[in-house]
Amino acid sequence: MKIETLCLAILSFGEATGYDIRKCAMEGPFDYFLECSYGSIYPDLNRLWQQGFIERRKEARPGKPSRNVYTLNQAGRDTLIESLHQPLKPEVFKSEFLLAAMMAEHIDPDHMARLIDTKLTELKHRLNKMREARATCESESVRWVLSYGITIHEAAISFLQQTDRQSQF
Amino acid sequence: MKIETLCLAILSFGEATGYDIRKCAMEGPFDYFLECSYGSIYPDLNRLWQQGFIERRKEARPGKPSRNVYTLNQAGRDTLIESLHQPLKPEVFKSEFLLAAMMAEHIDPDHMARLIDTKLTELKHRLNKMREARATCESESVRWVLSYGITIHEAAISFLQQTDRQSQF
DNA sequence: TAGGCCATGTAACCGGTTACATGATTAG
DNA sequence: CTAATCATGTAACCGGTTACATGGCCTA
Repeated sequence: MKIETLCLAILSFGEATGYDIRKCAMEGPFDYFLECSYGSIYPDLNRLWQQGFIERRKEARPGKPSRNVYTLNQAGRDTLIESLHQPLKPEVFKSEFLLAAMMAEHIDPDHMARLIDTKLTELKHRLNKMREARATCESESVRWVLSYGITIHEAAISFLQQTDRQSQF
Repeated sequence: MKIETLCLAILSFGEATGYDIRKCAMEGPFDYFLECSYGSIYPDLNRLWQQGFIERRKEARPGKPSRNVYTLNQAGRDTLIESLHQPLKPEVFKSEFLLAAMMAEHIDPDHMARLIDTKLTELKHRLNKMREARATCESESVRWVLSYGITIHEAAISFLQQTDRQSQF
């Protein structure tokens, strides 16, 4: 996924700074299917601004670091929509956890149990975040995406818990 | 995930060529959480061989292209197990599909319906592959991983089908 | 007063993909 | 006769991360 598209998408929900975008993508309820870092966001925002897809407003806030607030304009909105209509890149899912699990016979059972516990904690944490977000979310499509994530996470959690109870590893 | 580890992991199930490894990772029932390409596999296998983690046997097969068959040795087995005991990299999941879905209000409903259909086909296809693989699989831990994948895919499929029926988009 | 949060940005680096080069066999 | 499969390998490229530089405010 292009970071540019990601920025445009997040900006389509309202103005934001580079810092906001990173936070939204990496710490918000969508962090499980979005990825980015400052090193790509800031240069991309600059490029998008120079090319006229987003507006920039400099906010000097006495006592706090000043910030660049970006807003999507019509050109950006059009590009975003166009890029969403183009063939989507296949989803990417890479899991060292599952790779390790495939080798479970070769590794220490205690370690495997710990891996599963860690994964469970992670999944539950994210599940809670998504449930909270859904409860207060206005947009129907965003709620749908959250429901999708919740469904997947619930399925994964109950599967792992079953394994845990049967201490299959 | 390091391609090196991936190669060692696949070799732990038996000898293989670079070609085999790529096929297993990219077209087998595990393709949904593994990623690699020739451009990384061949150089990595060479490195692993030079460093003494795997054995190489040249097989000249008259009429067919000759091939390098690699086998895991003890050093490789040890490294693999060690790397599985090290803290795992967080799972990576990137989805343009979900990003598009988040924007569903801005895009043409027909298009969204098509995206969901495509995703459904893809998921069902993979689900079948995993079910078949599980039916004939010997290793318990591999069966567990397949069951995990099957569970997730079933959850995703039934969620998407529900959306389809209600034609929510 | 130490650490965390807000906030922006750059340069070096790197892992991995893409595309290309090569070539025989087999299936449709 | 064409396309797909088997099979190996390299070089160029690229998107993105990591690490660094900077600095003030607020909280524990």
